[in-house]
Amino acid sequence: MEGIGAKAVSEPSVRPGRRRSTSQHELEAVAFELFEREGFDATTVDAIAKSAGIGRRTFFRYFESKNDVVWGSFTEQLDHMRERFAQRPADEPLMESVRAVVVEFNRVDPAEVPKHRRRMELILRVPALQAHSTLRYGDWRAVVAEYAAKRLGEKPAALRPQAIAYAALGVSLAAYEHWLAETDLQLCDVLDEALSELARGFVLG
Amino acid sequence: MEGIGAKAVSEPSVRPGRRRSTSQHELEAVAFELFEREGFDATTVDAIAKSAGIGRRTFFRYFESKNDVVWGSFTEQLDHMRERFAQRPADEPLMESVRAVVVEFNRVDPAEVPKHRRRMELILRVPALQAHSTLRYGDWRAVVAEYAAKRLGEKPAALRPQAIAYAALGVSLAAYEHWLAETDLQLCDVLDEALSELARGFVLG
DNA sequence: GAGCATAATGGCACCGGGTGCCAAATGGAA
DNA sequence: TTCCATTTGGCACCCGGTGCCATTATGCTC
Repeated sequence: MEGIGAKAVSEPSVRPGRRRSTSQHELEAVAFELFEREGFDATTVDAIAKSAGIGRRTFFRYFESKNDVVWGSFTEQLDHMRERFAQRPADEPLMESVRAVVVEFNRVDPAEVPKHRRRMELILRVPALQAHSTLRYGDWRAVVAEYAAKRLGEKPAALRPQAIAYAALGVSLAAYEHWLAETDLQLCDVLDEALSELARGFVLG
Repeated sequence: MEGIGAKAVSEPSVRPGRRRSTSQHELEAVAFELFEREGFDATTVDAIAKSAGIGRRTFFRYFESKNDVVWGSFTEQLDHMRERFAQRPADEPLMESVRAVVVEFNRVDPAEVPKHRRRMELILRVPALQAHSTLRYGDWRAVVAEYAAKRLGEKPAALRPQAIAYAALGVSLAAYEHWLAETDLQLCDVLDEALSELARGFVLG
């Protein structure tokens, strides 16, 4: 087992060597179960490992940290976001493209909404995960900044692309928090509203 | 020693009981020295405590965590920000008030700039501190959201105040990163530019 | 089927941040 | 001097995370 992320696409399905005894997916299920029952902080890695029938040491071969368990396939999904950006028409206003892509990026299968909600409750409300999230969001911002830079003819590291990426992330988080706080709201609607506000500089109605 | 933050203003200067053997300020100085020489991660709390001539256990009575050492008087400064907001004319456009206050909030005595720079380099570049910063920024956002809510006639927890606070924080961080990456830039200028961009929705320019 | 190369496992020892507990040290006041 | 309030710091402990390595499982070759 080399890296920890998703396995490369070109891995032969049959190889010599011992089979992996579990999967990120399975561990995630087991862990969420425990998080639900005991809370994130009160759930030790030992407990997750035991509950999944693996050694604690092995757990850390599937996830870099306990924090990372809740992120599912986030990193891989960022590729989808890049693709969506690539498909936006070049004559569309930049912030409009950002709005559209971010909203679509966060659209989840209705059946998955409850799970998504639990996941995001953890990420946005457990301090340890809240803190850790900053590191994950860095990749998200990089995708947005890269696109913004291309559209503006600037480098991704320049002020405006970075500011746009940071701001888009910020209002998205505000939208998520609002969605979590209320019941009966459509996440995409809230995101759309928040990103629209951003695009108009928070003025007018 | 009750809380860990700044002592309440009304503490009598002479009280019974053993004197405190050091101060947040002194520990900060000692710690920064070590962070500079060895790096943040390589500096253990043990080392800081030893270097300051106190016990490791005592360190945690002055700071909640090793991460908190780098934040100086951030929390107390938030009160100043609140005051600045209170002084803005009510007929000033909201985002203009935010821009003005945030820029002024981040104005530092020229003599303190190098120190501020080192501090922010740590916060923005060391992953552990980057992650932890989210929790500290939460208080910052609350101040902005509170003011925005008042101006908009909404609750602080509502979507728009939160989105504005998150977005203002975001573009400020972008400005900080840009300031750190370049030499010979005035922080306030960069912040002003970033927040102006935000106010106009990142169009024109 | 034996042996070999390959890969994952999981135990162990260790590190470092953080906490609860408590006896000892300090210093003002009666 | 005694008493009380307060801080100190050592100790044991918990937990996340890592380096190391012998063990185990598997496919392939002879």
